[in-house]
Amino acid sequence: MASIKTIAKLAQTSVASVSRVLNNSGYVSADLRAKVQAAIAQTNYQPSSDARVLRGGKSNLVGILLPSIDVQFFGILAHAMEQALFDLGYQSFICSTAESAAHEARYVAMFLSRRVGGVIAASAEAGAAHFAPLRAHGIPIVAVDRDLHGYASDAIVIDHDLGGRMMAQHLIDLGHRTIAVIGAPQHSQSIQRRLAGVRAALAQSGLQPVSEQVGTTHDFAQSYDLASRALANRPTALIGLTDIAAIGTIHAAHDLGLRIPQDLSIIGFDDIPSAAFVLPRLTTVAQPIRHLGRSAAHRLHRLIAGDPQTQTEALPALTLIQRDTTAPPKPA
Amino acid sequence: MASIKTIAKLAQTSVASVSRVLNNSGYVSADLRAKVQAAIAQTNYQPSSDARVLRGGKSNLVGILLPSIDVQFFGILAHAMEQALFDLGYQSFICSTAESAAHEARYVAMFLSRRVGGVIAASAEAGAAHFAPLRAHGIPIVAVDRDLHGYASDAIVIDHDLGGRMMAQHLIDLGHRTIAVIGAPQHSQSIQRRLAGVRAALAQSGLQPVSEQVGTTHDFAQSYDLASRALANRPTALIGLTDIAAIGTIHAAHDLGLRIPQDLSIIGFDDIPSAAFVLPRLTTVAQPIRHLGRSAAHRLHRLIAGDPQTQTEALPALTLIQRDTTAPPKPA
DNA sequence: TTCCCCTATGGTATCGATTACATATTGGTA
DNA sequence: TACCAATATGTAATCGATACCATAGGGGAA
Repeated sequence: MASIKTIAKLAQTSVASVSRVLNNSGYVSADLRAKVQAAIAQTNYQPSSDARVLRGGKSNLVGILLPSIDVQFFGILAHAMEQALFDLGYQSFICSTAESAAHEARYVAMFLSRRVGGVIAASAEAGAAHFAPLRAHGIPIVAVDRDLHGYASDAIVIDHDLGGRMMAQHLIDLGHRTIAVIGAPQHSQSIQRRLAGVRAALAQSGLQPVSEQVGTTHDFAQSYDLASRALANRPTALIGLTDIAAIGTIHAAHDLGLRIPQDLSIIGFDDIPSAAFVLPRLTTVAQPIRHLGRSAAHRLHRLIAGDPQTQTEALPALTLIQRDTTAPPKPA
Repeated sequence: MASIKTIAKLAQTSVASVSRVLNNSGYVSADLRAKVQAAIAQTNYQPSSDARVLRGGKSNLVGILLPSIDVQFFGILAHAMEQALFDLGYQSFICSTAESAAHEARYVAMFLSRRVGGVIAASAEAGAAHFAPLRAHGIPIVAVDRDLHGYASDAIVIDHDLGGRMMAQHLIDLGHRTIAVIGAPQHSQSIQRRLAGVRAALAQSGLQPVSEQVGTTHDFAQSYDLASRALANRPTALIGLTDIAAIGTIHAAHDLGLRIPQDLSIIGFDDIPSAAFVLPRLTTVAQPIRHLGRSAAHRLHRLIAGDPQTQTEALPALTLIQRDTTAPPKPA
């Protein structure tokens, strides 16, 4: 691969002058500049980031840790972050930890050796010890969709507790009293908090879930199973802690011959694209996924730039989106 | 950040010895090795990849170009590729081109300056000129889900034409004769080929689509619109060139009061997770998405390693998955 | 005893880019 | 005419890690 020397030779000048052309610094005559640019164009030369970083430049690299991007929520989140970061001049390592601590540790080691400027962690892993080395090196960490218990410089998190409350309250307001909850994955902080919110809102009305099924794997199939179990308790309404869980429930209910929403109301959380495109259309609490991603990117950028202004701009509010899966319970 | 010199000083030795410990090369006494390792542990030291690459090592970086990972299909594909590559010792830049040529060119320049060892391109962009510089530098390129017209060293592509045929044939076999087709995005090679396959199969039975709606944006909402238009022609069956298109169609049909599959049969393509979890469950032609990703990763690895063995192992066959959205047309 | 090889360790050039510094050529002004 | 500032270009140190080469002690073979 061509180096700055190659270009210098081609343009019959020194590496210093080539560097000046590359960076638009110092004095370069129009003549020389033209020759250098010609050489660059001719060889498709691109200066090595490695050399630049080594010399003391910023790496413009950031690490993004999340459980896996084949899940809609994280796919959208990752996409939003990557785009925002790219526009800010960064390149991202999007890493799927598969919720394995060993995996996560390997990625962190990689971040260190690649000298990333910062890290965004949206992983669902509960433990955060792997982040200690990053912290020790003063590498800023922004947590998204979860806290990091002291390791993160900042956290972009919606109020999951409130989210849980909103779901429960909507059902309560419709008149439901026999309510079940399902969701996954168990170890996800967000899930736990939403669940806590659900319980709190129910308790406030003197209720508690007639069934609570929290699974380890977060996909349609497991959600279907969880829902089947929960429906055995004959709730009039079911809360899915994620849209995936809620959609799994739609199927379980359908297979049991229950009509939605006449026999069973269902509410989800997230508002992933599929939520509006299942039948019946899913009522859900929408969280601003892309906004979350962009916020995290900008926050990290500010931290990397050393901007002291740490004030958190507010995230858009959670909103209840009423579609076709919730209704008052049918009179007994 | 600590460097090899820091470690050498801490362990009271030379950088050469530290390097020997790091790489398990040459001679190092047990004593010294222990001291060095202690210093490394103490500082959380990780050798700089930049320096290693600069010195002449491999970068172990690969670029992955795709339209966007917030689309299920590409999210899953990207996930499979990233995991496989990570296991092979590579780190991936997953880049969403948003199907913009300018974007793509910027990413390619970045790949060059980062000295990636190879590139996997799954972008839907039709033009491939941006890849010329990569090619010029001898950087291997593997195309996934599309050809790259001479720029790629290899292409991992299923037989989209066959896929199109399978969809059409299934409907023909059921007795349908009035068949519409919708899909997006228009400029995607895969879409074009599937469409060609559909037309070919129909033609073989003396038929042609009663409506053909190909849109630019690939999401549920636009698919809904395309379907609404296509259904105006009163087909008894509709082919969605992707599952997204098919699912959009389910909704459009539903809103028109059509029963599925009694009044309208629908078939999709891809078998994304949502396909099995819509109501009614979508009949579709499944392509081995994750397998595609893993294959591409391994192929690229072999190319980077300079393995001459270029034989392509076969991909799993496309399979028709019959669920609940297709049935014989009702007698007229 | 001498020589050589194995073990152990350190010094230093090198990769590609940036940049401080040195050098050289102008032109304008006192 | 002498001098300084602005312009233009080159030389070399530097970043972190690797690897080649040099140095040196110790043990076995001749």
